[in-house]
Amino acid sequence: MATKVMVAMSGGVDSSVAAALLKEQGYEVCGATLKLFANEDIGITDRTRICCSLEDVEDARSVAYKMGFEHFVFNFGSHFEREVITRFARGYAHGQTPNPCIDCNRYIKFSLLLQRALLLENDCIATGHYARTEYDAASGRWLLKKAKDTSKDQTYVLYAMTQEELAHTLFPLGGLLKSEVRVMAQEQGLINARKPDSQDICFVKDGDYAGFLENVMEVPSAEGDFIDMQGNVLGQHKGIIHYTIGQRKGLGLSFEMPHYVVAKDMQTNTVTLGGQDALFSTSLTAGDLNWISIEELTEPMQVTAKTRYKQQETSALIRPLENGTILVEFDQPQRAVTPGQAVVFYDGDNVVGGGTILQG
RNA sequence: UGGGCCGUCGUCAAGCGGUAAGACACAGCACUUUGACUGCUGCAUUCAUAGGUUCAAAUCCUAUCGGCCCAG
Repeated sequence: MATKVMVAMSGGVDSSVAAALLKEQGYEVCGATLKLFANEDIGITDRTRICCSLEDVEDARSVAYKMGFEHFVFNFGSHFEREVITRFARGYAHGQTPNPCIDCNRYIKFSLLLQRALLLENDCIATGHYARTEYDAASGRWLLKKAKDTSKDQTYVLYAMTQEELAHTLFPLGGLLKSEVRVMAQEQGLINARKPDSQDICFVKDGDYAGFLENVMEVPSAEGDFIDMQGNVLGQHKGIIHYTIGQRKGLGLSFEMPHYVVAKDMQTNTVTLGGQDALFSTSLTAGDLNWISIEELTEPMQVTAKTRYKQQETSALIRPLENGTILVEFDQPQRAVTPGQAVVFYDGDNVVGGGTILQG
């Protein structure tokens, strides 16, 4: 009997091609599009087109219809609000810089959607992510591996996947190049073949996340002082949530050299500014860890690591600390290590694991 | 009130008679399934104001306004 797979279809090219590929390969495919929020809930009253819009749902449905398989729309709005949007707001309220995409993958796609899929008697789910999975008989563990198209590799946002989730997930695009996917979409005559890649935070309009936090989520954010490394006041900031470590644009202050956000202090409501060289650090601590290629980190391990999505990995030594946190020591100083963001570890193409940065 | 200095883009700042450098800020675009970084492009027909000298002035002269310093 054919394996039943539910494909998470965003309405974009990638997931559409993923579905088409699985169908071709003989899987019994159905599609699912997630309704994650209503426009009114995120402060949009006009017909602005963003992620999860009606058009996206219809794109997905039309692709499914064309390929001849079932298509579901799941309303995960309340979960999305609780697990992703609220987390996002809380993170900023605490001076961190969260990554909502990772939370969405972790708490929605690979948990809630997977559960729903299994409930509907599917064997697994599939997404259009560029990544690969592989069962390693030697260790008895499921591995998450980088995509063939390294320029599109998305393992960074998938590091939180559990063994159970990996065992029930297919990434049909892992062995393809983005350019090949576009061509396949054209050949299949998919309506979204030329649709631009998604970007920016899906639930925030026009990239104005600070406005979203203040106006929709009502995160308090008072004006305060910009200070230099010595504590001298340099000017006024618009509220700490407007800034993240390493940020240069939007400070509105002019100096001989460009200045960057070096630190944020919620207690004093100050934002510390400094030159480029003040941003580098050689170590960080991380918590909320998830391990993939290993069961647990019990002793120091040499890995490569990256602290943001589009970044070249550098070698680092990770070692366990007390209470479930770890210390990451880089060979080369890293720029703008930011609390709240994820640090992901690799061993060649394998994702070793990752966690949330606690301190830079 | 005498004496001296200075007023060039939002900020800092070149220019010193030949037809407005640069940096920072800012904006747009590119990059990007987070926030950032980065890259590219744009950004003073005008040099405090008003006259004058000159073929030609931000650059010289005069006056006015504004700021600074020393002397009182």
